[in-house]
Amino acid sequence: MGRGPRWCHARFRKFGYKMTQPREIILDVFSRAKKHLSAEDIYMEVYKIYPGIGLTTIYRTLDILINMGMISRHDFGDGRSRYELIGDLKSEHHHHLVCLSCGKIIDYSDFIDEEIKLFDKLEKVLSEKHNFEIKYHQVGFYGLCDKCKLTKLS
Amino acid sequence: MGRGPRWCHARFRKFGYKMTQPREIILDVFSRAKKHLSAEDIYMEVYKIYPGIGLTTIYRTLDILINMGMISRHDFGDGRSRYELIGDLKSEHHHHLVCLSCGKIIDYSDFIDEEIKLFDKLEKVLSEKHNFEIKYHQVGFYGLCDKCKLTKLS
DNA sequence: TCCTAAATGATAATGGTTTTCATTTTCAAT
DNA sequence: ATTGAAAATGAAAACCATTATCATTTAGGA
Ligand SMILES: [Mn+2]
Ligand SMILES: [Mn+2]
Ligand SMILES: [Zn+2]
Ligand SMILES: [Zn+2]
Repeated sequence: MGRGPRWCHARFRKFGYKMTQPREIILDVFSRAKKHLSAEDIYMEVYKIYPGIGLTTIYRTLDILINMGMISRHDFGDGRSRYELIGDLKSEHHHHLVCLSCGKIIDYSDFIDEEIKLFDKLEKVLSEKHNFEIKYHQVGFYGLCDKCKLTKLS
Repeated sequence: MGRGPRWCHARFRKFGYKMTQPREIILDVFSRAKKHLSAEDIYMEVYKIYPGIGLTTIYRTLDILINMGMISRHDFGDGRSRYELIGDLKSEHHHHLVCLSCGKIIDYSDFIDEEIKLFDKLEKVLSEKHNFEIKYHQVGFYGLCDKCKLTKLS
């Protein structure tokens, strides 16, 4: 994270986009975020220091950031997409634990060696077998978190 | 698949639901489907032999079937949910290859032994480490299918 | 056959996301 | 610094998958 506005400006230009204040602030919100953000989460954060912001701009910027490979979009089944920085920008690649009851999401990236090796191998085997060019993968384990497990004992 | 109406009737009753004609037809559509179906896909199929059907009933039945553990819901990022029969009803557990360009979806269940073993181990390790009760997992590899790979050479 | 709870479907409402379009901003060329 | 064309913005309306309402029908045990 924290490459600063100078670096971002260059990156946007490289993709043919202009660097604007809304875009810079949105990236800043991402970089200081501790969790997965919805479009509205981002809107509300940006609004605090840039009340002129429009929700439309949030969505358009999210599209751009996805195309530039700077954020990833996830759907955890609650009807709204969530976004987070990827790669060396902030968090490293990780998988998810999703609570079906309260929606809590746990990231884990402390993969066991086998997990890393297997996914490398899988991407290779699958792309050859199905003549598929794999860009990325997503893994989610769904169930009940610690708190919701207790609640179920009613 | 193909347990027939008699078996389904019992299964619905066991969960406290009534067996109705719409529900029987919806299950039949699922059992002969060759791919992942959206709510509207199902609606259109059912409509052919039961024109009185309402889209609302499709959605309500999908909820019930999910609760009964007979179908699974997936989100492949195109804005609508897809559903498919689960388990011994038709298809076995499998993972997905999703084309980011045309939306084509490939199921694969010919897991290599290592993959099966790893996921067993992962579910055990993760559920202990995070005190999480894991119900199921989903794995998706995203990229370009064979045809879309060629199209990209423009 | 009867009765009541459950199920249905037409319709309206919801809510996240996208489109439209008139106005503003960026930034490379001057 | 000024200028101007292209890109970006935001208010508002449109979109569209899904859900809620509610009057009517149906399933299935008594
Ligand atoms: Mn995450
Ligand atoms: Mn599948
Ligand atoms: Zn929970
Ligand atoms: Zn494709």
